[in-house]
Amino acid sequence: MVARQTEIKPSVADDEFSFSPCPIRNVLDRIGDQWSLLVLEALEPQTLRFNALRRSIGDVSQHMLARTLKRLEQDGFVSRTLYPVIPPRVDYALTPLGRSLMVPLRDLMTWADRNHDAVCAARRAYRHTAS
Amino acid sequence: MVARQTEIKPSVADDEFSFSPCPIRNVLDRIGDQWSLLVLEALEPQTLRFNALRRSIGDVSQHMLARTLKRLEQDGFVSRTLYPVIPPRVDYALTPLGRSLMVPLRDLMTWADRNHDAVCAARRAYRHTAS
DNA sequence: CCGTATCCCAGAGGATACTG
DNA sequence: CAGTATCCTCTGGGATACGG
Repeated sequence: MVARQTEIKPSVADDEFSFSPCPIRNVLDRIGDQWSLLVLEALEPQTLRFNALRRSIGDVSQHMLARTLKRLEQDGFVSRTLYPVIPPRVDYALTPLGRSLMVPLRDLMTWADRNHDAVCAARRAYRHTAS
Repeated sequence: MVARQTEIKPSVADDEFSFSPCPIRNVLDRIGDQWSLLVLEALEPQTLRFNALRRSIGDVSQHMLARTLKRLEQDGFVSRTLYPVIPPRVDYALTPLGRSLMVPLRDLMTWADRNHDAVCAARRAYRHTAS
C-alpha cells in the first residue's frame, strides 16, 4: 500500500484490506506492528480467550487487541471460535498457517535475543562518534 | 517503548533512542517499518551510494531514505563511508551484524513468498463468511 | 465477558524547497 | 550529490465510554 493510491477510495470500513503485490509487505505489515507478534507468541502454546490473552500479554489495550486479532484472523493466522453462551466465550488459537509462520519468526526472535547487546552497543558507540 | 512513558521526556532530538528492555521489540521496530527491510535487501549484494540506493528501491522519498539509513546506522546494521570529495560521495554497506541479520530475514521472506497465496485466499474467504 | 465507538495524540511517511 | 527543513496527511495506538 501507501504507494500512490492517489485517487478515490470511498471510505473503506476499517476491515478493508490493501493488497500489496509484494508478499514481504503483506507479511511484515502484519508482523511489524506493536502487538501481532506478541499475540502469536501467546497463542503458540495454547488456545486462549480474549481476556486471558490480554492478561498474558500484559499492557495491551482492549481496543488494540481487538483490532490486532481481527486482522490476524483475516490473514488466516488465527482462528476465532465463538460459543453462544452467556456470558459469551470466544477462543482464539493459531491456525496451521499461523503455526508455520512461527517457524521463521522463532529464528528471528532468537537472533534478536542473541544480538540485542550488539545493537545496544552500536547505539552507544554512535553517540560517541557523532557527538 | 510505548509502555507508559507517562512523564517528562524533554524533547529528545529525533536521533535519540528508546531502549526497549525487550530484544524483539528493538529489532522489529526497525524491521517493521516501511523501508528498512528494502534497504537491507538492496545492500546485501553490493555497496551502494545514496542515490543508487534510492533508484534501486524505487519509490522511497529521500526524506525517508535518509531517516531509515540513519537509524540502520545507529543500530549497527549499515555502515556509512563519506569520501571528502566534490561532489560528495557516500557509500552505504552492510556491516557483519547487518549481514547476520539477513539470515533469519531471508527465511522470513522465503516464507512470505511461499505463503502469499494462502494469505490472500484467507482474506478473500473472510469477506465471504463475515459478509 | 467480549467487544465497538469516539476522541485524541505521536510518529510514519510523502512533497517540496533549500544547503554544502 | 547527499542530505536537512518544513509542512501536510494518515494510521497506530492509548483512554474512556458504551452495547450485546
